[in-house]
Amino acid sequence: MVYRRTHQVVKRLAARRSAILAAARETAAEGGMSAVQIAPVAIRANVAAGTVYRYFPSKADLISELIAEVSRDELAAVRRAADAAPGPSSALAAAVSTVAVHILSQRKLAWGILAEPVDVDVTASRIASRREIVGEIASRIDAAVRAGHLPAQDTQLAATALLGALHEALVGPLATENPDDPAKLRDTVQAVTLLALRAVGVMDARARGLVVQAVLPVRSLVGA
Amino acid sequence: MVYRRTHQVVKRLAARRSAILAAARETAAEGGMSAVQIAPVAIRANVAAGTVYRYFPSKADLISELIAEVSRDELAAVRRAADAAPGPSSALAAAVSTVAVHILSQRKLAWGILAEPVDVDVTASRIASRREIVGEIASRIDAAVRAGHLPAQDTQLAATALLGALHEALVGPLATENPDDPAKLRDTVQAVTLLALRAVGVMDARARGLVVQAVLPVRSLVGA
DNA sequence: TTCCTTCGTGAACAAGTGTTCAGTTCTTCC
DNA sequence: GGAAGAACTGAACACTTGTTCACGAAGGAA
Repeated sequence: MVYRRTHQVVKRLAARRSAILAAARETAAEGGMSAVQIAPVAIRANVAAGTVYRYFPSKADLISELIAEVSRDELAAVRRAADAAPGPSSALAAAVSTVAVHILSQRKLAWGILAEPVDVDVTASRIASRREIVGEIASRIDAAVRAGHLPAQDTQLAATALLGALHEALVGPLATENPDDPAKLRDTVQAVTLLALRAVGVMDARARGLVVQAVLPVRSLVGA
Repeated sequence: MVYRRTHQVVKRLAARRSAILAAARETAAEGGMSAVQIAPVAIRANVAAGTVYRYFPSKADLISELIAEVSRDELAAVRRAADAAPGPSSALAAAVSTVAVHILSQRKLAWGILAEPVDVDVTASRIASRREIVGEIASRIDAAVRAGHLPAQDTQLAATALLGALHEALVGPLATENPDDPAKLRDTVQAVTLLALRAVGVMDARARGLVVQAVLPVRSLVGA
């Protein structure tokens, strides 16, 4: 009479759900959000189109969850990098350069998550995604301000501007095409980090020092 | 036998073309790019849907031209403001604050031109649009660098980052909702201009002075 | 084994919009 | 005034994709 999911089934269902999300993520990383259509994602996940709807009510939900997932990873990476820094200014530098590195190493995904046209409405999760990262950066700026390293300012606005600057400079249509050269990548990350630090009021000389320190630990990531 | 367009007809045709473009622009300003659909635009321009196709080969062409037009106006305004400034640093400040004011006073249009999802491919004209504004800002940064007011840097990258910062901070989904208060608007323009100037290396104290000067002449525009 | 429930399938459906085109109206020229 | 060409109309078409659903397969209880 009563049908209960056995442990094995529960596991299989969870695995399938993850597979669909993973397929969506891979698809987005390769072809941007526009490539994330139900049919291709289903094929990639080895299920039928209809099956996707057993796990996600709609495409919007699927993409929203994808955005949330990527955002979570991103936030964790930024926190990790910033927390490992010796002081508030270094933490800010680390946070910014981490974002920069991540954007650069997964351009299409980043563009898709943040700004690429999608046919369904994912505004809410995009806003949430931004809010998380912006909030994190804002609190790092705040800490630096409180430590007396930066002038008082609207940290929320500043963090938003920083994110926009990183984004446009690194994945925007005007960003240099595919600089595969690791050294070139590092230079770019350093350049935008320097701009960001100066923007919030770090003096030029000090900013240069912070940038070099901040970029060192993430160098390896650039290759990834 | 030979049918030749009389002067009057030529004029009428040109007027109609302009009317369609104007209708598209108004529609975009009110409802964003997503609202720019053939049928509504045609109605607004007092023509039939089919007529639009006598003037523009496709929706993509219509929107591309719209983007180009707005971009032209924007560039002219920036040039005017910058050229009227007394020195290279003031010119840069004027250029940046002009862009900021324009974005703020026509948010939906700005968002639509630069970044809003569109169902047709307008990447090319968007890139061109960005390139114009970025180029202008980059040359102003260049001038300031040459004058010894700023440290040497990748001016193209810096200008791109500045545009992204302005954009995200002013029209991005996280931008404060409709600050109708003119004083608030002015403060926001000043804040982002300050961030931008510092980002390229203007010292904090000097930047604050430049910002105040630059925002004065455009105050009236904020109300518009 | 048998019956019931859940899961999976994929072809068909639905809906929104850009685009076309046969017919109509207007303009030019003899 | 009338013939010929251009411009205009708007309803029908086309095409893309997200979504549904009737049917079959698989899993769990008895």
